[in-house]
Amino acid sequence: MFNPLIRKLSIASDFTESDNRALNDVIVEPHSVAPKQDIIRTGDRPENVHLVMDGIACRYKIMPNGDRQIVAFLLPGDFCDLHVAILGEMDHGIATLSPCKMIEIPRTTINDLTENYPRITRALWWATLVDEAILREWIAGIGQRMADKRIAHLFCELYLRLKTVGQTEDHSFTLPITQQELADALGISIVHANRMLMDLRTRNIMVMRGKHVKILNYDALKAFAEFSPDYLHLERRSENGNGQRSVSDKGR
Amino acid sequence: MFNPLIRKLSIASDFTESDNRALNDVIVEPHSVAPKQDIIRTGDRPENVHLVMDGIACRYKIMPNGDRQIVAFLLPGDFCDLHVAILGEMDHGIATLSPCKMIEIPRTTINDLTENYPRITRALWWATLVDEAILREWIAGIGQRMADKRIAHLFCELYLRLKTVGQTEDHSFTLPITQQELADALGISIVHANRMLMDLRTRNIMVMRGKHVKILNYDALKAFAEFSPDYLHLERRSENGNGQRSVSDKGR
DNA sequence: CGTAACGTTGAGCACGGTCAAGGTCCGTGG
DNA sequence: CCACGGACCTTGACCGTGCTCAACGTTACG
Repeated sequence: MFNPLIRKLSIASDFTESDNRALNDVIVEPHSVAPKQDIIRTGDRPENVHLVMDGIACRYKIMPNGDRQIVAFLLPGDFCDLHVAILGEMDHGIATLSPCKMIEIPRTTINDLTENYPRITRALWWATLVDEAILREWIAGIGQRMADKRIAHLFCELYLRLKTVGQTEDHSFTLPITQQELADALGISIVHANRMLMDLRTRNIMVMRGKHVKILNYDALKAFAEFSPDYLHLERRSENGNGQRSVSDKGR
Repeated sequence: MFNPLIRKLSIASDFTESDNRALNDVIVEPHSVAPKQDIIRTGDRPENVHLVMDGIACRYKIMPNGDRQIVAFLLPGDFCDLHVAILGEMDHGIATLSPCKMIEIPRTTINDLTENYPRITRALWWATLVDEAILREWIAGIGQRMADKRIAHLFCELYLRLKTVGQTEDHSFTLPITQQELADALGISIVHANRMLMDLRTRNIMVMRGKHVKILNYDALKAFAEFSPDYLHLERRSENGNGQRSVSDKGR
């Protein structure tokens, strides 16, 4: 079976055959979840670890007035709650946006992996750190970017993230979310989200129609969003802390 | 020597004498850093782990137009870069805001701790997960809250975080940051930050004058900010997934 | 083929940004 | 000791991004 998890984690570690076998053993038959279903709610103490295999889910917080802020999109290969056992209660909820295929992994399996497979452990670490880096970038985006650039930036991010798990074709991909959900992720109103999407469409930069996203001019989108993919850490890091930097590169 | 690190981590684990000794050994004589100095810059690959012992630092991102977004405040007991070695390059910078006392811990020491002290390892895990939870709450705040409530919410958070490391007196604390830095953290302009602070002052809720913050009416501040401290995970979690929740508490 | 969810568009307005000026505080040097 | 300068705080006026309300169009699905 095709495995977005292995595909994603391979960025962080060179897996051995034994690693791959261990990871494949984790991937049992996924179960389907309907769209817009809660997987985990605020205050829960989940027993198993949830892994998205197909579809799109999100982390979200509900504000006292009922408004929702989506704080992360969970794509195939993403864990929903790898480490929450340490924290205790969930401080946010997780819900599907589209129909999803999910796998529940017993915590004991995770413990086994982290005790016996150092390369996998390192890759899991890497994944959680990338999640954190994405959170920081979202803060910067919501705090500083205008709404139109915020949208453009998010689509650059989603494009690259989907591409690493093989869910893109050319510069098109399926994104089964509504404009309301997009707005909730970006901290803007649905009306404004719609207008800014129309704008990007009119300027022949990208089109989001229904569930299908087509980036018409990726360079223009990147330039407009002032997008730099560094924070996604998709480049294989060099092993010993002195990679691409030239010695003379003191400034910066 | 008083140790904000131990004080903070004790929330997550019951340390043994041996744990405490190991942690105390880490705390060598800190060195002083002047305010507004970069500790780590974007693109760096830090060798040692940096720990704040006194003063306030921040994580920040610089946008292409020069605007700055502060994505985290680093208080005494907070690590700056516990795990970046796994990621490779820093995707953000870290700088002092006030004069700080910092400790640099060799990565080998961290490795030793995580290999030989399971309770410390768990506590370090807990600390990084709390950092992540704070990032999520900031996204929700910047995305959904009005500027005045955003300020109030941040002060509730800082109050509690400083309290856990013994840096508060009654409802007062020292916060050596400027209004510009506050604005950069909240994603608002300095002018607006100033006006909203005046507002909170006028309403006898809290006062920030220079480096001193005094919460005049904590209940009013909490209510106004709609602040719930859950995301800070300051309560000792119960050991086996079924703590305070009553069995009949199905909803929610 | 009807209905509900989703998308689109317009009008008016408010939160908060920008620009600009003046005030206060504090450290430094004459 | 006082003068100066720089960093920080405060306030006013104006304006723009983006919100709210409201209506209408479109798509999907039972």
